[in-house]
Amino acid sequence: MKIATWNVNSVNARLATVLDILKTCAADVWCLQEIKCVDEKFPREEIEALGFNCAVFGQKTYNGVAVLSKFRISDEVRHLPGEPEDEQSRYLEVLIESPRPMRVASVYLPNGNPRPGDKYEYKLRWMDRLVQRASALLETEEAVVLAGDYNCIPRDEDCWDPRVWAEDALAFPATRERFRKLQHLGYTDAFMARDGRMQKYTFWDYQAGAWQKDWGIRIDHLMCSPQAADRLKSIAIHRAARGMDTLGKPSDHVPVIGAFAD
DNA sequence: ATGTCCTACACCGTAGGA
Repeated sequence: MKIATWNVNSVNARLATVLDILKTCAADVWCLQEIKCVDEKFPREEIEALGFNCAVFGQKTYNGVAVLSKFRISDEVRHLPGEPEDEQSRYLEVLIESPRPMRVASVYLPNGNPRPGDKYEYKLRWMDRLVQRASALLETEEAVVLAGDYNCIPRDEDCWDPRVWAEDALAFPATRERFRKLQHLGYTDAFMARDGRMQKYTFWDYQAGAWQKDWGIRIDHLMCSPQAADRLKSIAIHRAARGMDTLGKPSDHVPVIGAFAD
């Protein structure tokens, strides 16, 4: 089965492109981020017509995550535990009832800029909460995939010019340290396990011709529990999606798709 | 790595993300 993550940058502004990619990429599970709409505005009918069940945790204007699945969905968890006053829709975890079930979460980490500041402090707290949740999930010994926009450039090799990003919230040492905590717990970055090449990007800014110049960064990740990593066969970054403009403007992120043994 | 560009919302500009 294939599990994909994609920050769509508004599911409604991008609907024709989203439907086209859902059809052509043939993933069984999609973790979407930045749907930028409340649950009632999610294009449920159009997506269900393609054979997906939808779990949606929306928010007006900002954020919002969803999981689409060809298999039945149960056991939804909205929000990361640990900060009840957090009103931003950034985490949706579900059980995918495939023949060998998988627990899958759509994850949208805060950007964290400007740093230092309140937004960066929120990002670090959010990452700490994610590590806590990831740790608790390990105890179930389930196959778990935490897939999403981590707003973290894990290595200097994952960006065009490390000097440009050194002080940015996406690459600052405290950000990378928390990302590594996930790895030290036992979560595998699917890309690193099956590819690992430098300068393989998942995001190119809309500004300054970043796409044309290949000024990109790798910030969208599938993090796999040991039981999920055992089943990981391959990883693909759908780079061509960044240049697709026939159905409208592309998202600034592209899908990352992992293939797992059934 | 900046040549701002993009989105939503609401009012034709502003806020916010990246």
